[in-house]
Amino acid sequence: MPTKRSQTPPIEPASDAKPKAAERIRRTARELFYREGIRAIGVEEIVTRAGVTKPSLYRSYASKDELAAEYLRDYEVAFWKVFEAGAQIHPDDARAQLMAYFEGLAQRATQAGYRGCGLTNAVVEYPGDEHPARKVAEEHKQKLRERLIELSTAMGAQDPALLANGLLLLLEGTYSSGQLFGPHGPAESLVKVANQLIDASLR
Amino acid sequence: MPTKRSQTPPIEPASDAKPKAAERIRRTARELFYREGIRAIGVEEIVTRAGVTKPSLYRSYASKDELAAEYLRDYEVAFWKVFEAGAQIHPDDARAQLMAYFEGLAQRATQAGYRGCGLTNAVVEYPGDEHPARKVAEEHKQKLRERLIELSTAMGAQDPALLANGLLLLLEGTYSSGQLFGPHGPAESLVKVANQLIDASLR
DNA sequence: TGACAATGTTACCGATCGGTACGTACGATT
DNA sequence: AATCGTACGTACCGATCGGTAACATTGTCA
Repeated sequence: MPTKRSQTPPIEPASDAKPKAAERIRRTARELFYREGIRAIGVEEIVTRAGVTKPSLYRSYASKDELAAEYLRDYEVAFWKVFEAGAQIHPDDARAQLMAYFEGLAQRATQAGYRGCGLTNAVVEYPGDEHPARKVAEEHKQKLRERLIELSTAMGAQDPALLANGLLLLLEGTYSSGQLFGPHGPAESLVKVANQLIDASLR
Repeated sequence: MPTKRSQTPPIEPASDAKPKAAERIRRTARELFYREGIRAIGVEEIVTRAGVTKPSLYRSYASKDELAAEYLRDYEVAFWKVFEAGAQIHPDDARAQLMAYFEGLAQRATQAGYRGCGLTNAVVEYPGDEHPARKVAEEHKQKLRERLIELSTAMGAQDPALLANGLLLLLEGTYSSGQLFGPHGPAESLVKVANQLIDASLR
């Protein structure tokens, strides 16, 4: 549905500046979807908590499924920001960059109430591949895998694809384990284990 | 072949022998809950597919939540059967026993349509800790962790708890990755990576 | 000021959710 | 024959699901 626009562009460089209600819905949905799960949260609760009403939601988002997909797109943006944050501090050290993310993740994943990766969770909630949210998640994980291969190559791994696979298993395992076990779950050991694996991969 | 059906079952210990309808419900629920997720399946669909009616379900199970918990208890029994199957073939080799499970898992997790671990999925579906299904899952994961520590000790790991944590991360990562990636996901590398990790843990 | 489009609100839709009151078919006991 | 316990089905409940039609309000321009 293309909407007419470009009539009020003086401030806000982003041409499609979201109206207030849509943005509140977006933020509320993001928090509730992540914390409680997508299926567990009805649109009624979203709009109530956002202080708006349902038609406001459906004017900005075609359906709940699309809102969920949008939530995951936002989630992905936030993910990459955190993931690549280490590149600023360690510009030429792929290993240090990766471990910076791992250290932060290990801390988060051993906090009470940790809910894992929103993208992974969405795939668990929607097994059929027809759901728009699932596509966002699957494409993201492919990108993540490719990025890990890049980093593994930069680290000098003998078999970068193999190391990337191993790191990915540890990552996803941390997301799950963080939810399954309490504050003293196996995610505590993520950094040590990852270092062992990287050492072994370098020979 | 007798013309008339025989009378009350002489075998089957009296205590609480399940009637026919309850067992069909149980099996149907197990398949649907695992394949589609618990929240995605309504009781109506379960009883329809099982060829029974709702009151039959509620006579044997207090609620859908309880049926879900029962499904996970069955799932756990099946899990341990597979997990400990390697002990028959390799009675005195903890490493070989564990790797036998890992090899089978890696194969399953790289099949199209793989759905991961039913227990882990249930925790993702029910973040709040009040749900009976979640308790079953959490207790199971604790047992699994303890078992992995036992096996790590038997393998002669320098730090058995650390190795167990690493193996658990790989396991959970395989469950997730099997769903996230297709047939050529990182679960393909599970065996190699696990071997690297075990080697490193033995020093 | 007046016109217009964008946004917000009230009230409602059919479908489905988990769950249940109540009647019935049937074999065993007396 | 009368009765009882068991197992099952018919028909329905209120609540909630995702989604929408119709109307009121607002801000921004001419």
